[in-house]
Amino acid sequence: MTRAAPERHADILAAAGRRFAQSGYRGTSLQDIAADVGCSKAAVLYHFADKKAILAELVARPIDQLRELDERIAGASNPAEAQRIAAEGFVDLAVRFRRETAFLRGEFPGLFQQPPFSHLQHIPDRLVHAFAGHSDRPAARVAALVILAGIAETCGEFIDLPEAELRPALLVLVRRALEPVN
Amino acid sequence: MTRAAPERHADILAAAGRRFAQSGYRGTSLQDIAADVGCSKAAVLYHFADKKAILAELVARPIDQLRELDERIAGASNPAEAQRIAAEGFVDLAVRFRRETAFLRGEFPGLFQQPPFSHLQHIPDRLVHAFAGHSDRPAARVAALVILAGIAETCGEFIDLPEAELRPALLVLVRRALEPVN
DNA sequence: AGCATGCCTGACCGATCGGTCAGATGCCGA
DNA sequence: TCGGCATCTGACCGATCGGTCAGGCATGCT
Repeated sequence: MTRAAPERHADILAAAGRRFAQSGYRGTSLQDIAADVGCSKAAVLYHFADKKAILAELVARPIDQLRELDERIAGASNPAEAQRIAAEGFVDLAVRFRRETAFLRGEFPGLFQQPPFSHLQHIPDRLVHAFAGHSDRPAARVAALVILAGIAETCGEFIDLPEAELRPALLVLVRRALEPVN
Repeated sequence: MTRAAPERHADILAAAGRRFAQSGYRGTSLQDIAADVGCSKAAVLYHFADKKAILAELVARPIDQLRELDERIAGASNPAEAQRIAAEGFVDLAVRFRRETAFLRGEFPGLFQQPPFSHLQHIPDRLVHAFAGHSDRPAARVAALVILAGIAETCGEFIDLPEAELRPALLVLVRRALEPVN
């Protein structure tokens, strides 16, 4: 059954996203995707140059979402509003980001140090500031990025700090989180 | 070149661990492992029943390490000592655990809800208590497990709580971590 | 009606995978 | 010295992979 190109394109992306998230990139065959979409493997390769191209288009989306959040914060009417947007959007983004990109971590180590993901190290300056106030304490920045990326520094993702500096920061973070309420 | 069985066994495990961490399980062939060890693919399959058996033996180790930490805490001479061991060991274990099992997450989603990993939900009771004091606040427990597993709850790993309850706990955790020092 | 174009198919290709097997090699005790 | 066992090898197998290709079938324009 023939469909218009944009719809097929979107269908393939959606099916691939589900499959990749469930079975990983290498664990998903073009045949799997084609079966979900309801077409032949060759049809999938008619809409995408190769398997890598599907992945590339998929992984570009979290970057866009982070930029959108950044823009929403930039457009906030006052600092309190910005902080509220940042706090909720940050956690929400972290949760979604982790879930949607989990399959990449095992199969493509180092991917997050390369573009476009490496931009994540620099983009969220305003976002971190809105969230952590204007504190320039490294611990606040580390903590924010830790939450964003999900203790990602343990894999050396995003945070460009030697492990000797990261461990104490992480320890402070944990101790704080566990302090009893006053 | 022939080697004694225990040494070969260990060599293969070590090589496989490095390869899996770098390229994932499916991204590593038995040929890759054999080449690193310096023997034939068939020799690898002489020491291990199949590829899965290598993985199974590898992933059993973090579980052992967690049990060792638990035992060290149990053997502490006083609560302060126990807390010190827990705090440092906890972060260290989390970092190593994340690094050594990162390749599993994308390729085997749901693995951490199954034995032996699912035991991690129950084993660290003493560990969490030593770390968080004797607080029974759910937030403290969640925070401890979050650090242990690296925001793992975002993938639904380990922490058996509906997302509706996890999000606020995570938000509290972030806000606390970013509070200015008094 | 004829033709071009967009979308798609089934058949096929070479490469690589995990795993098997018969036999070679080396060592060690009888 | 000989036989048996542990260790290992190269050749081979069927399955699956990503990707290619020639052609089919609509649709819409001329």
